[in-house]
Amino acid sequence: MKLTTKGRYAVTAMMDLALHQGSSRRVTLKSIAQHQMLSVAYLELLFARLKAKNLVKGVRGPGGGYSLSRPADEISIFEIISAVDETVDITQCKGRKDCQDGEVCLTHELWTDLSVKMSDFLDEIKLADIVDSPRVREVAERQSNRCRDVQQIQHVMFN
Amino acid sequence: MKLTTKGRYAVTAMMDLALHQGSSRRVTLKSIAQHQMLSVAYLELLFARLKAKNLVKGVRGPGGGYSLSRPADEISIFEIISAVDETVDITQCKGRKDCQDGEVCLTHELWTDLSVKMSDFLDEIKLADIVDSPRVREVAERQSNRCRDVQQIQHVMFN
DNA sequence: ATCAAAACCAAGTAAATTACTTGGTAATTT
DNA sequence: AAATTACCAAGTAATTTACTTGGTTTTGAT
Repeated sequence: MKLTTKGRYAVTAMMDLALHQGSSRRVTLKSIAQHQMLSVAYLELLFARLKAKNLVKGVRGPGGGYSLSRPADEISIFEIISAVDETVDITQCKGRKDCQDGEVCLTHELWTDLSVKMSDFLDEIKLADIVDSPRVREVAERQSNRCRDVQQIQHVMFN
Repeated sequence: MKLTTKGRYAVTAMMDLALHQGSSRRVTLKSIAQHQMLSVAYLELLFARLKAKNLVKGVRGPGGGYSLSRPADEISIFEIISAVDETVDITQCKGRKDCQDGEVCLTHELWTDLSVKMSDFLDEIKLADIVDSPRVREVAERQSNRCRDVQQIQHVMFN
């Protein structure tokens, strides 16, 4: 269990998809990149992993973009994070499960216990749990309006 | 809330202290370094932060070392992790709490909600909770014997 | 048919963080 | 006095993060 900005980007991007899920419109990496202040290419790498773990599906061409490949209440935060942050190294005593004369070392076990607790915790929190609160829906409404406005302005200014 | 190998090193090192707390013996960075396969100097940096947050106290000179500055049931995992991993950046809209026309951006809020949940979870897990299980005590017993053996062997071999 | 918008792909680079190294000083026990 | 330990600073190598460039494929719209 590891948790860095990479995992955060993935989770917030997935939130973006979940929020736009109802309107049957796909979400482009471009829009996420603008929203999150990231480059499209970097998001592409993250979404390649999300896709490999079957969390999103992409559609090419104009009007294309990404959407969740499963309902938001069936996707856990843990799945998202572990898709991109890939549960690394665990401990020093890597491949061989035994260190110090055939016994699993103590700190290894203790950390693993804790790590499992954290994973279980985040595996019980689904994307829908975070996105479905009424307050959030309200904000989302306002945001998406504002977002459209911003995009129109940008379109006028830069195209 | 961030969680990397740095946090893991800190937590496992604190477990080491907690396990040796009863025997009134201090734990040297050297022994932790050997146990965790890390350099002493790197541990020094971590312990400087743990000390700054008043989680450990150090005693100099021969027979010196580190010990917990509070009982293990009053030190949470969250405290340890945030002492060394220092809760970074949060989101793109850093200092100014408002982005997109005076409104807090949605993904920012959602991630913060989740982050708080994780922090609360790890703040309720105390060092003692992990170290005090009977199984662990048993393993610790064996380990500390084995550890002593290893140290004796190393002493004979290298000194 | 052509064009533009999007996903998809590969390979390299800059920046940041992680982990280490070196070379010390200060306190404390034996 | 000597050895052992914490404590400190500054630099470096390795890894990871985030980006850049330059493509290709697919697909909807004109």
